[in-house]
Amino acid sequence: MQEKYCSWEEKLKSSGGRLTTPRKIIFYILSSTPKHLSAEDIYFIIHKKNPKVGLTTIYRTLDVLVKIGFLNKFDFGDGHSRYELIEAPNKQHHHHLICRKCSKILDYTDFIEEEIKLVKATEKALSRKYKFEIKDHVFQFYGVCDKCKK
Amino acid sequence: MQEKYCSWEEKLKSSGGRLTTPRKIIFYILSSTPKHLSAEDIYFIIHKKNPKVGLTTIYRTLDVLVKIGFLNKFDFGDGHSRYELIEAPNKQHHHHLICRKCSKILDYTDFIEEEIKLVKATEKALSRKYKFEIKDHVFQFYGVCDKCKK
DNA sequence: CTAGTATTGATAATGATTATCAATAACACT
DNA sequence: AGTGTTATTGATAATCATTATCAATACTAG
Ligand SMILES: [Mn+2]
Ligand SMILES: [Mn+2]
Ligand SMILES: [Zn+2]
Ligand SMILES: [Zn+2]
Repeated sequence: MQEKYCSWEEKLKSSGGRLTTPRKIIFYILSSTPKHLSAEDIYFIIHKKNPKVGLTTIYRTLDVLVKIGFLNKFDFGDGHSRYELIEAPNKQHHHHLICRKCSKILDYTDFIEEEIKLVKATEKALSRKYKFEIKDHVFQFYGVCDKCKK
Repeated sequence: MQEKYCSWEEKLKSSGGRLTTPRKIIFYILSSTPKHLSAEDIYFIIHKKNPKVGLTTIYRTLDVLVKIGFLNKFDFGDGHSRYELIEAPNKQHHHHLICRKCSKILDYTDFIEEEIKLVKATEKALSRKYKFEIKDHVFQFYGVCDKCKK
């Protein structure tokens, strides 16, 4: 029952995928930023050094990374899907504060302990009651950031 | 400092809006269902009895209702924004379970007491720490529903 | 090195949501 | 009830993020 931890490269290959140059670049970009990048964000970053990589490939690679469980896909309501690696240096389980005016996104980890307790209990109860197998959750707070309050 | 409760009609008018036939129909449809309707869902429902009402009007009305604070807009990841009245008969503050396979959405109210406590504490702490004025929140659990487990 | 096939990238297509704008309908005021 | 002002409507076209297509390319097992 013990899952073996493995790198995204291993997971990719073990699922029949190939380790290609665009995929390595895209993963590297994702692992080098604390931001929540959109496909287009990544496209512009890549384009400076690797103008050949197309936007389509970026969308496809993001899908792959989400599918093998190394990437989270978020909708913060600004019209672009945004992505963030699940496991990364200096990154732990966290949630988001989103400014409704400027779309700034803030990671926070306050109350994560309490939250995890609540989530565990909720997952257990909901699984039993609704026969729903819960895989993950998204908590987001919306409001107005410091600067946008004027 | 006491907010006066008022109906959506009052709120609409007090903000300079007009109480029109399409708006009344759309509100009525929203208040008569426990489902989470998309603009297109509403369009098809309306179309049977009022074929004149256009899809554009539906999008605009939904925006208005969100803006005056009577309607929640959700993204459950199926490519359509979905809407649910905030105040409605037989409806209380709740969150959602979403099936990743069939997109079924389930309202749940379990642990709402504990959750409200956590939310209150979180809001207070985050407001102080990040100078972020929190207006609302979205909690969602994702997984696989009973039927989709086969 | 080679065969087999997953992946790429240029391009076109899709589809939900928005913008435009002339025609219409609320409504405040007689 | 009638009128003038102006918010709203609805038909239509436009936008724009994301997907589908498909021939060319590049991984990788053997
Ligand atoms: Mn984050
Ligand atoms: Mn609901
Ligand atoms: Zn802001
Ligand atoms: Zn399901």
